[in-house]
Amino acid sequence: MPQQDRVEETTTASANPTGSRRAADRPDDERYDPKRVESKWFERWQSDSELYAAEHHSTKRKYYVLEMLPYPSGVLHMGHVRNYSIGDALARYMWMNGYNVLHPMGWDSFGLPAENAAIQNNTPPRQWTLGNIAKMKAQMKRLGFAYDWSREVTTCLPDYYRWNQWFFLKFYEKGLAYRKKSKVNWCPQCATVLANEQVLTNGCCWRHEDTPVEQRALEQWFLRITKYADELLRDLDKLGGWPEKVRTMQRNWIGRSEGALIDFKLDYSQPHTGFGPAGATISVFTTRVDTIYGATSVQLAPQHPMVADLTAASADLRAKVEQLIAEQRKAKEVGDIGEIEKHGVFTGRYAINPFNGEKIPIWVANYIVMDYGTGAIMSVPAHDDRDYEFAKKYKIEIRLVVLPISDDPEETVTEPRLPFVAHEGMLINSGPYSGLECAEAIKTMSAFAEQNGFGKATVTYRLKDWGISRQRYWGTPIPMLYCEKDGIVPVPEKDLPVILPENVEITLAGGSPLGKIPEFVNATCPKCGGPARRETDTMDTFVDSSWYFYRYADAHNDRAPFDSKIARYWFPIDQYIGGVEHAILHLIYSRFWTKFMRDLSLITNDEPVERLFTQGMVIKDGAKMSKSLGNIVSPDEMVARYGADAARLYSLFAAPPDRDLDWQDSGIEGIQRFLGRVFRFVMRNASAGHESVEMLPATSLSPQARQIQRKLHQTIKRVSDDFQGRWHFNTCISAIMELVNALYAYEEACRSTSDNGNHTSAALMAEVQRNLVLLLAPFAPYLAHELWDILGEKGSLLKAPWPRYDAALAKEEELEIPVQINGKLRSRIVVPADASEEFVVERALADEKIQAAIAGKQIVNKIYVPGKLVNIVVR
RNA sequence: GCCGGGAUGGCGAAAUUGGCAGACGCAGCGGACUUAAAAUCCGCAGGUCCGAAAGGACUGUGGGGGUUCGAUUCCCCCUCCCGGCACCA
Repeated sequence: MPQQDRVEETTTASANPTGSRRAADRPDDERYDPKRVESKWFERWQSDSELYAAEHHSTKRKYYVLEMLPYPSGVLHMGHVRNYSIGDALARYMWMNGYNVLHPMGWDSFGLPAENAAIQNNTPPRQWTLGNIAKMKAQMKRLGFAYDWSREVTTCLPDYYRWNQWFFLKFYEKGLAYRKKSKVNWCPQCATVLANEQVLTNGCCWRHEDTPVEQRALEQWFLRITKYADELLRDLDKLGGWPEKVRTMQRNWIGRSEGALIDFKLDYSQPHTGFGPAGATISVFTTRVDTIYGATSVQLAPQHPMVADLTAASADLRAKVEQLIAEQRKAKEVGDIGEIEKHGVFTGRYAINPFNGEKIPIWVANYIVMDYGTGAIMSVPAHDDRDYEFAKKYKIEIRLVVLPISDDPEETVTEPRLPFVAHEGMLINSGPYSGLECAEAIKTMSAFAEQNGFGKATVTYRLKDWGISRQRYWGTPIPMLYCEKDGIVPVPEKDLPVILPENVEITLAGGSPLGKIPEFVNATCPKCGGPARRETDTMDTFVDSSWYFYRYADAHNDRAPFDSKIARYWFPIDQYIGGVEHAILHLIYSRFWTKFMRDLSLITNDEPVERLFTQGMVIKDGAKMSKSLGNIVSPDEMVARYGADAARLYSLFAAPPDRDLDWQDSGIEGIQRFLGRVFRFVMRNASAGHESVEMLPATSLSPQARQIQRKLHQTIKRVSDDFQGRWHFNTCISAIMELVNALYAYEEACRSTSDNGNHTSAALMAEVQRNLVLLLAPFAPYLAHELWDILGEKGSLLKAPWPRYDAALAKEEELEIPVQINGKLRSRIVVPADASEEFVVERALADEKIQAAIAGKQIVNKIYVPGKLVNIVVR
């Protein structure tokens, strides 16, 4: 019942103007209204397009900070906000530290969603994409991100993608782009080919996680990334500024493996049909050629080209092989090829071990994959887990050829537990190689194979050449022509760009939409002048993002992708920031592209990115934000409710930037409270003392004022250190919060004593406020600019010098030293900061509590860590 | 299986070189202001136990062991969670 009364009272009270008049009477308590402040500054920043422009000719040190460019889906999500808040804070910090900062933004704007939207809404992809860009750009500006928009890159516009085409021609010229009919990954949903990198480990499409990828044979364009495989691997060691995690992922992806190719001749000594040409061989890849005397079968992948010949005689065999293929495909779909039951079938044929002339059976097995090595192995059951399992099942001979080496010759193991897979061992039963150690045997035996023409040492990679053809519309046209007379002919450089036509009917069926436009397809051969057919596939969108950051350096160049001199100034990128989901695809392609450009002498850097930072995801209620879970937090809504500063500051404060951030609305409310506290403090004290912002002599300050000065300098140090070294923005912000808390306590203290109005304190107040605003500037630019104005500062806050701390002023005069007995805290003593060890230990021992605790015990040791603690060891 | 990263109050987290565990914030509780509410300001707060209180004792950083005067931090073993790679020959 009382509650009901209260409701009525509330309603009547809200109509009563008395309360609001009273609030207005007290400007001290003016409420912080982010909407008012932010819209004021938003307007000012809008009208100055040069505000965040990087300098073209500068004597300052350069700093290139880059956030991964977004796909223009139409709306920013919180992950973007977090990513860009980190980059923006860094850019602003570096400006304040006197650098010439390049901080650009652009749009990765080709891709399938635009085509899907076209089908669903009957909107042309270009219109849909450019409309989305406009929306997202407005969101970014509202969030106050300091981008140099004069360098904006939009990858779907001809002034950008013509250089994709130009690069393609260069690749072709250097023999690094080639056309090949090959089995490719085909997603029936996307109706296009996918790169290996776009197929998930469960064999499904990266965009349609439930749709298994099919294999189709198509003519495709490939870029020879494998030419750089070794360098891409080796140079990972140079990337000290990259997360170990990303380097490891790339290492795994490249998957370098040293071994040998060995040719096994087919055995023709028995009757046969369909056994291939006389003298045919099966080439196997092995990392353990030293175990070849233990090989007791050859195993082929079911898709191996020789399988057809080997099984030609028997319909039954062919059916079994089909079964093995089906098993393998199914296992890939399920995602655990390592777990399937091993099956195989004996072909009835034999191969000859070139080392000992022995005839060994040829099998086809479902655990051999065609896309690694040669798709054929020599099976050594005694020294390989998988071969062992298989041999046990099918009763194939298991022959021991390596023994473990023991330090103690008495303890030589002659019957190791099988399979014995360690590389540290000594060969037995291996003809002339018996007695050698594995590593040496590998060298000797590879060399022997090479000398005798049946093998060689080699290296294989998991990394495959990059298939870039896509049978889609919304991408860069591949600048190639097919002439009946001259074959494949590149479009001459002067004819670039090959413009992507508009007004195209888009469906997901029936191959490339470009193929249906005669004006596009029909062209003239530049060599013979006869009719030619234009390539109708477009490029993978990862081409667009492989080099876009070079374009920022010289975004309007219409004679080259960019000027080499300018690129030399800005590259490598000092700091790149983005999601870890791009650790392999985008970042390995970008590294590849950089190495190619270096070989074209366009640039001099070997690597595009000096330091990489992968920020954590933004999650809600412990799960990734998604429409289906209904846990999406909208940046627009957050900005409307709490302001851009609060949204940005919270995304930096709630967790260290490399960890996942669990979004909590109550958390951002706390940040809003904090910003209000800062605002009100400055509103109350802004007029405190403009007369002096000089460093004050410590001696003229009251003890409370001196304490504030000390706290200020400690805070400057902490924020600078955490920003510079560790990138822990959360602790930067909590340090600023502590300073503000101390300022509130100081105000309180001034009110109760007569310190208020004291001249020196007033000057200190001005100094403190000025520095507080500077510290806040990289994180909460709107409020910081407003307060900078209120403090009467005239110069630009954007490039105002970052505050320096004075170590002498930051130093404590007295220290509270914990005193432990046997490592347990027993008391605390206060001593002068410069007290000697003798003094501190003496005072510790004199302490009442310590006296009581050590009474009757013998002191064994006294440990003093200067400025930190005293530990007294007693027995 | 291999590789990388994690595990700290009710929650997000902090502790930078082996030295006071829990800064800062959220949620909570108490107080001030207010007719009332909101807003704001001040204060309390890891857990258990003793005490009216002041205060004190014990315990505590996923689990077990070790090194050390002293371990969230270093070493060994184990559990669980997240991410990557994987019949890779």
